Amino acid sequence: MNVTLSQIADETGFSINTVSRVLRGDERISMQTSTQIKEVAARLGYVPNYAASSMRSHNTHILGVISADSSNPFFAEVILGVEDTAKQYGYHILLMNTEEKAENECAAIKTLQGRQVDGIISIPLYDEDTTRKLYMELPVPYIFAGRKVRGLENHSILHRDKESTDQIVTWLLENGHNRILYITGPESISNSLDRLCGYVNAYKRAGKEPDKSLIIKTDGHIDDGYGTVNRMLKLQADFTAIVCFNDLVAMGVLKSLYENNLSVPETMEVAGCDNLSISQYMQPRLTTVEVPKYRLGKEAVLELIRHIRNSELPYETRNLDTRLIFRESTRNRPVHT
Amino acid sequence: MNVTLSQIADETGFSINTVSRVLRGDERISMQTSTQIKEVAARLGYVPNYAASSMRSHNTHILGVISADSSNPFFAEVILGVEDTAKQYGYHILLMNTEEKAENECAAIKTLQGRQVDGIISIPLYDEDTTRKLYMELPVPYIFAGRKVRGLENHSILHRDKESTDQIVTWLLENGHNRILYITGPESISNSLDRLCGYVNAYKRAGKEPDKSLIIKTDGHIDDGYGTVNRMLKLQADFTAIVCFNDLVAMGVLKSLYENNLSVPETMEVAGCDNLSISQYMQPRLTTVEVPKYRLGKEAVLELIRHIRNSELPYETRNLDTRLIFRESTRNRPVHT
DNA sequence: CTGAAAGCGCTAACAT
DNA sequence: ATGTTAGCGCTTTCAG
Repeated sequence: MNVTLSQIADETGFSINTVSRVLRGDERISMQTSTQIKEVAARLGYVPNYAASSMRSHNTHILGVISADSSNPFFAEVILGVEDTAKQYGYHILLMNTEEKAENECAAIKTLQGRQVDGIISIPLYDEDTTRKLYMELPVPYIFAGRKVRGLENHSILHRDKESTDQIVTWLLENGHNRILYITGPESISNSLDRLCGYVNAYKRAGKEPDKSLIIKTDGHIDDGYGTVNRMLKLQADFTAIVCFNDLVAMGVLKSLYENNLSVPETMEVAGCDNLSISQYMQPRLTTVEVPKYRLGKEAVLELIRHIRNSELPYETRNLDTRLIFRESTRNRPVHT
Repeated sequence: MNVTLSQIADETGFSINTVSRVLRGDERISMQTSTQIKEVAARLGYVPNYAASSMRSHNTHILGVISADSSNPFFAEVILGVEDTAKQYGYHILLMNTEEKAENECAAIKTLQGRQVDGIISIPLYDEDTTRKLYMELPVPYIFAGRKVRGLENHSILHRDKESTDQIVTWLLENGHNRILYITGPESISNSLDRLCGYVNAYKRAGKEPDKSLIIKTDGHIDDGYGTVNRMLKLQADFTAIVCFNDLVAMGVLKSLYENNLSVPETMEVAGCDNLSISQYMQPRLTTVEVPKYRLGKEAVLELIRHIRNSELPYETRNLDTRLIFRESTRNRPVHT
């Protein structure tokens, strides 16, 4: 069995309470007592029992994390930001993966609630009645990292999905492209909706109408990029540039173009989104949107802790800044004045 | 506040105890009582308080997971296997990242112990006195997934690192290569040691001596592959094939070779290890070693649960099978007879 | 099949 | 600066 406070109390002659105070770092304790107790605790190899502590104090110092898609390195980096920051503030991480399935997300929310987590950081689906209801009834604070839930937008920290896709498409339109293929992500998540919206907006602002046959709906995985381009080329579809939902899709796209002897960027320009670390090693290096992944995780935790400490604090949608990174998969780059 | 057993007891007229039994699925309860209690529990939205339960029952149904390097998608897939399997058996996952630092691993072990986890799955460093001591004194079962700790080898589930690197190097030697560059991983982990050993063994069995100047020690990241090949080419080092510690390194290697106008596999053959999902999208598609990542996570959990249920069970090193996958980054492939 | 009582290890609240 | 008391929500043990 593990060493308990009462054993240390016995050993030192002080009361359990005093021992507890010392080990929690309470100030009003004499130096002598404090050092003695700490010494004995260390000698016996005391490790605090969080379960007992949390039962009494009503906080577990555990943050629940609901992640979406483990096959995308994007989320690994977000979670690293979450974990580092949480640790810094004395919180630990209970992790659940949903693989973008509503039922998994429901189960995760309930489980985390049962575990009495102090707060939840989630990468949620956009418009599911079941999960929305669970979030709304959650007795603890929650933050959505990088995504929105319909009706609960103020709980989100986002990264200007619409604007960045709009920018890259606008850039391509300005560079003479008229027929830009857009490969979407899953319709179930807000990023897909927002980014697609950016694509459409860019066309409209340029006074043009996007061709719906150039908008291809996919799940946003690497093989979707590969398969989509293969198919479109076989159909002899007419397009001169490809904007991808994310970098993974772009990687599949580049592969297909290479195999079909279409040179990038000379005959086809390609852009992704996310700026994964592998993207600068693709051939050619990928032009993409830098999304602050680690920082997103970090800010989500900071915001969450703020709400844990002050339950009155109103929720407010926030946006992190992104920026376009021009590499070799596009021809020109903007002149910075 | 959350709904408690006592509220359900009040509502139904039964004792707390009976309610507890029903909700835990105890058999010896009348159908009628059972259904009634379950109904009320559902109506009130009861969620069990794991902290309270675990305090009394001395098990938390939490598994601690100590992961190593979040920048490598390899681990994401292992952890997915862990999480899925754990969930299936009613366990949840407390995740900690070490980023391959001994002090982080120490802190993680202690923290998980404090959280009273029922067992630990770790991706550890190989030879650290501090962590080894902590593992040895752990009051709960633990399994090392895909790696060894010196002196605690029997706690590991491995994947024949030595043999698979030996195989690929042997294959290259048989195909006329004499000077094969080997780019290692970090010396602090057992995989690097074992795989390097496989490289040396292959040479010896072929009656040759490996040239030490062709063994380059790195941290096993993508930029190490890129930087190493750039450097070796600048030094005009003499080699005709490259075997990489892992697929990430190989990706960097391919990039450097491309930029230096060395065609793969015609003038330089390249092999990786891990078979990440992105590896078949590299240019050219990467020849590599399939390591059963998801399965590794799964088996680690199964083995761990076996030890949780039976603390007498002896530990025994296990090995999962791997196999070579020949793709486009090597010229020939073995004839299967 | 069901209930009463005790207690897991800790902390909050009050006392001195 | 330290001690006493009570109790968090649940499960275990013993009783019936």
